[in-house]
Amino acid sequence: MPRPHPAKRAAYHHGNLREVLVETSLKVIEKHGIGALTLREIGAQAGVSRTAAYRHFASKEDLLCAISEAGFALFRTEMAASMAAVPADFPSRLRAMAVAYVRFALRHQARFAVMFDVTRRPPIPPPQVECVTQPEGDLAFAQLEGVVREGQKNGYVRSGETMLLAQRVWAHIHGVSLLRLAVGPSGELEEDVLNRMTDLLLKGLARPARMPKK
Amino acid sequence: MPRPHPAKRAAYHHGNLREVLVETSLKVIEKHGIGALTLREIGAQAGVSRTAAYRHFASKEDLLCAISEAGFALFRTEMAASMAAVPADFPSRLRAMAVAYVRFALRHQARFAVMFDVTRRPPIPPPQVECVTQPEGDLAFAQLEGVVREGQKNGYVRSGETMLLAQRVWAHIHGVSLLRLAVGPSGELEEDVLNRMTDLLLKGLARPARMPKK
DNA sequence: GACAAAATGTTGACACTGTCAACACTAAAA
DNA sequence: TTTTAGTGTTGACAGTGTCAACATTTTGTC
Repeated sequence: MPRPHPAKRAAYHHGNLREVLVETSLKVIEKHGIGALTLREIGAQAGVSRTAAYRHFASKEDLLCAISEAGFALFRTEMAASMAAVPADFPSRLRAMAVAYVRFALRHQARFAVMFDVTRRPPIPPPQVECVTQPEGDLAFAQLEGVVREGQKNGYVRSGETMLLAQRVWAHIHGVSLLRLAVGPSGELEEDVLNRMTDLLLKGLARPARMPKK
Repeated sequence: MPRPHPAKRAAYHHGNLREVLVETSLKVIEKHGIGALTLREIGAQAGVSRTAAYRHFASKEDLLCAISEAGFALFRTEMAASMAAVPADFPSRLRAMAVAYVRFALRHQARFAVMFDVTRRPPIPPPQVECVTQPEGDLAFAQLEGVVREGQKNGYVRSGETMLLAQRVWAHIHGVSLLRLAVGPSGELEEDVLNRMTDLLLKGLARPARMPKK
């Protein structure tokens, strides 16, 4: 394990090229889009040669997977922080999560684009995604599922079908995010619009209006 | 305007290369994904040389835009047909639209991927999308907005904020579609899951429970 | 019908890409 | 110190989108 002296910075050996390459890639994507992401450009921006990335990633695809993985980690972190900064009742948490989700999509467009890039996915029926992203994506979904489960425990969400309801919530938030990115107005997030949409979602999650239907 | 005899098929002049190129592209995308789409491959599959596409499209990007445009047209057609084959009440139509939407995403993965490909979009704040896709995308959204407006007229949807509610509906359906594609199980559409999710959506769109709040 | 003009398809060439093999340098292990 | 594995560089190659120049066909006009 070559762990150089933390303070020492040789000219030849970079020290932490791997992370630098990821961040550099994100900057390039932010400025010119995923399509313009080039190993040569990444190397140039990082002050390193064009094939240096191959000592840390098996391929360009592998680099993108690493970006995606790190993105999902940050994604979870930001949503968790957003929920922690808010009262513990379900509506507050759900709203916080929705805001954090869409805000993530808008602020970290580069990460978000890589994370949900359909282009890099194999077509037709994917036997299973083999990208390292998968477990991180599952964790993110599990987090969301936990919020829904808590909402059920506290009576804000009708009980049963937790999985279905969680998918419902994710679909809502994710759809809003993508629409903002794809066809929505540019600029900052209009929080009140988002809040009103989330209120609608909340209403849809509530327990049915006391109608046993037995 | 060179319009060759409909029946005659010369060897040199193809006749309707433009449409053939679009369909060929879709086949290639279906088989190998967008990333593998190559002008040379398209030409080969269409039995034509590698640069023939440049007589019909300004660039590869332009070809993709044409695919997207045609995709949105088919998209509208299928949703309209699906709604026409169902009773005219709002819940039925909404459900039909949701099913048609997701089914389109699953059946025409290639088209869908091109239509909502984030990769080809300029990053950060897009001043405005200049792709020809835009008007077609607007039409599709207008169609959806019409359904919501009708739901309002018939009392199934709370009045006011039509735009917001329509975005809400689109976000839901689109989110479901993308999740199916990105992380969902492969295979056919489990219609009852989708229906239950749509019922939740319906409930959220209903008028508030008589609470003037004046 | 003859013929010019426009449309359509082809080939050659170029800069650029991802990737690999061979080499150079540096740090850790012996 | 010497070895060895890790890390970065250069050269090369096939494959890409695109343009310019050329070839062939169709269309429109006298």
